[in-house]
Amino acid sequence: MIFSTKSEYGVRVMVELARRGGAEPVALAEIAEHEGLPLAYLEHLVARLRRAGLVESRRGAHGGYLLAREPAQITMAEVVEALEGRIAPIECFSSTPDGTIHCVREFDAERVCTTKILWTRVRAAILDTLQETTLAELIPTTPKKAVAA
Amino acid sequence: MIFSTKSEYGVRVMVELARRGGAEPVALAEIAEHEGLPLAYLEHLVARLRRAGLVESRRGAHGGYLLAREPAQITMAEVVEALEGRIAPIECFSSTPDGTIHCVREFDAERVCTTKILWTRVRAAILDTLQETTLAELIPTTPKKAVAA
DNA sequence: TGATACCCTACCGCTGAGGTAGGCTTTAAG
DNA sequence: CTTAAAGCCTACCTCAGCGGTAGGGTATCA
Repeated sequence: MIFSTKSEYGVRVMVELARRGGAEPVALAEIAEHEGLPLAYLEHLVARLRRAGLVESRRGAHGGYLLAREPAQITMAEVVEALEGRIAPIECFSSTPDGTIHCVREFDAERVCTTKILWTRVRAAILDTLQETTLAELIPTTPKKAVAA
Repeated sequence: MIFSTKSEYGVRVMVELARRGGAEPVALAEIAEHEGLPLAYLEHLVARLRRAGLVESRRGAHGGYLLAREPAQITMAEVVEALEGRIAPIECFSSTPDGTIHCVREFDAERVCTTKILWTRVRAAILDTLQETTLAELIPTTPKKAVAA
């Protein structure tokens, strides 16, 4: 599997928060029950989302979580990166902050790593898709049927 | 990391085989040394490639491996799938042989899994990229410099 | 002054990745 | 016809991280 359940669960939490409108904080226990997922585990994931600035929390009674922004302003790239860490197709593939891609196995300038072409394309394809898809698109419009991809 | 070193190493082996022209079988030990990778481990990987019909083997002295097809006829989707198994973005996401995509968490028809939209897109993006890229594109054209992505 | 809910740290079993080891079989060459 | 070179096969090992649990601490509302 390419992404772990961290992404799967985390995206579900975000969708649930978006679905509730955002007027009042939603308790995580409520989401856990609704989705049939373990609360204690969700707490870890939502902590990552909070640290990434994607959700805000209200402590105490009647507390819970809220989206930090409008659903249309939250891309899946942000969500998945917050949950999984930096997105790279393979180990040897570290893209430095300035955007240049560096291959661990490129010993000298003479022998350029040709497989880099492949992984660069794959990475771009994944990242583009995640960036193009916003949380707003994943909110169930009617209770009966969701939009097809 | 999205793909394991199985893909990384396996693609490298394929590229090396393609680079040698395919006239004579290439010993795996030669590739292992050239790429600085453990031979015993590569044997496992190349076994998968062989079972998938992507390479052929010649046993005995002066034996080795050959591409089963022209580099232009081998897509990276085949290579990566042979090495990693079926490509799916997340656990709950099994596409049946007939192409329809099934979500484990879709309990009833009423509550369609909205996150499926996202994972369907991601899967398509990855698969398309892997299918569009052939082995022929990854062969270093000149010993000095490779083509940019 | 509870009850509610977020928050933090620690722990734990298991799987698969990445790799090693060793012996077997096939084949070309001398 | 022997020997060396290669592929082939099974078994095993270690370790990180995934998925999850536990338990206590802290802020907040009624």
